[in-house]
Amino acid sequence: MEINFRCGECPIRHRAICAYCDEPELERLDDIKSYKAYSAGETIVWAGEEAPLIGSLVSGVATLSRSLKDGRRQMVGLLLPSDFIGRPGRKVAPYDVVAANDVLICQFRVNKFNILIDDTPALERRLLDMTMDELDSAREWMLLLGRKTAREKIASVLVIFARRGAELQHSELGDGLRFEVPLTREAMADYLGLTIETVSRQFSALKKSGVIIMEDARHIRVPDYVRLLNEASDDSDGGVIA
Amino acid sequence: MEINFRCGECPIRHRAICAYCDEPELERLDDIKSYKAYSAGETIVWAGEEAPLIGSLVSGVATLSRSLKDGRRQMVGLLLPSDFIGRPGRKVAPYDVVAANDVLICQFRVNKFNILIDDTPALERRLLDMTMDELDSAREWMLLLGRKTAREKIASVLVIFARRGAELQHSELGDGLRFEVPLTREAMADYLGLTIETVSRQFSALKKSGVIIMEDARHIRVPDYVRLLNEASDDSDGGVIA
DNA sequence: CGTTCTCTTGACTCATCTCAAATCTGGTGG
DNA sequence: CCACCAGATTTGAGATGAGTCAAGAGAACG
Repeated sequence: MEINFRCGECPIRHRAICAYCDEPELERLDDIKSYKAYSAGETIVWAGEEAPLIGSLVSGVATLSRSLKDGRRQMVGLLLPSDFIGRPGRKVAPYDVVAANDVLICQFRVNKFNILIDDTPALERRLLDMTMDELDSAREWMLLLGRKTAREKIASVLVIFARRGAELQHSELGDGLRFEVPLTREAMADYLGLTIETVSRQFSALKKSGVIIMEDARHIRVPDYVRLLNEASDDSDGGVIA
Repeated sequence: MEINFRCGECPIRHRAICAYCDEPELERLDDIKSYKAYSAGETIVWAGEEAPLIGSLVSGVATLSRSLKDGRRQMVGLLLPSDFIGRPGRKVAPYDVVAANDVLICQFRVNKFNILIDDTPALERRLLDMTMDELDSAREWMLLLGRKTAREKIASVLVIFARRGAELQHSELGDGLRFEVPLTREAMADYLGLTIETVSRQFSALKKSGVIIMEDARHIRVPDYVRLLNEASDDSDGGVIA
């Protein structure tokens, strides 16, 4: 199956690396891009790989992770549609990129992209903004990894999934919302720095407390959104925002 | 005490935000900068503060941290000389910046800097590179926070301090090296997602195992550097590097 | 309708935290 | 120079949250 559409019709056009580009710039991107589909579980980039892929996640969810020699594994990023993959000019990939779902990626030809970005300020500027946003999220995640309890960690990912769900359905965040859990228990464990068993137990505990209702292992309803937020202990005060 | 020197003589000239600037650009920076000293323990930027400082750390060590409402605290970054402080265009600081030592900062006038960076590609490009490096470190740290044991965590910071020490003295990393611990036990605990007591216990344990020799609480000698590296379980394989 | 994978649950262990007290250190004033 | 104090660090004893090991229940798939 040959997927292809012009940048102008791209669903992530205004949020991805190309967001600040004008028409002529888009055309140059069009020339060096191609769409590639990966199926759930597939590894898109292997840590250690040379001249790894550069591109944008168009749809689906992918994970960025890193392992210790003995196999302990930590997810270091969650890639959602419009997120950028790769670092221009980098020779070796430092992380595994794995498709959590079926995923569609807008890939750029590595060498061409590296050249293009050097004389396209709109690309460079967008990449800077996106990288800074990612740095903020990474730091937010450090707080979660270092200081939150297992229960708070689970509540925190659920908030993330709830936001993503509301966005996908163009619905409001609020009571009674329903969303999908796009990761396996194992992926969540890697994300949260927990074991699979602890993840499962905390889901059960939140269910028992009435914070969530589990339709099945992958579908959640939240009767009281504020309560979920509280369970996550997210400090609303020192509020991030640009 | 009025500190001041021209950018050309600056000790961090070739590693800071100004690294890619040419002479005329440096002069423009010179116009909007001033040096400010902060003493150990002083808070340089408060989370939530408006129009927070933008600048470069010239000397000393500072910490970047974030707290939960109930007071749990996690350090999300360690600032060493040449590191950049602040995000251009950001209205509210999301983190506390605290001087761990006596610190010297090259501060820029916020509004002027925000304008300058918009038409100085050398600045923007350098900021992009630095931000990407920080993102890599943040992710490395996520692995530590999520998956390393207390002992590995301590060994890992010690490696960082050892590197910094070797750099300061222009000496080689190797056996028998000696360095200073520039953070209190409390700051280390916040950095590593541990308690102060656990930090202290692990120092004692590493001492007992002969991995380190403690001259006093703040000065360490390492008879066998490779052994320390192993204790940190840093995977040398999927080696990072740009 | 077995096979396999994911998820849940139980029983037990252990690393790290909590609470508490002792020790060390540098600085201060006499 | 010394006694004393406040903060930093170490150490101990006990509590506990999360991990480990093991088994069973669902769900998806050929």
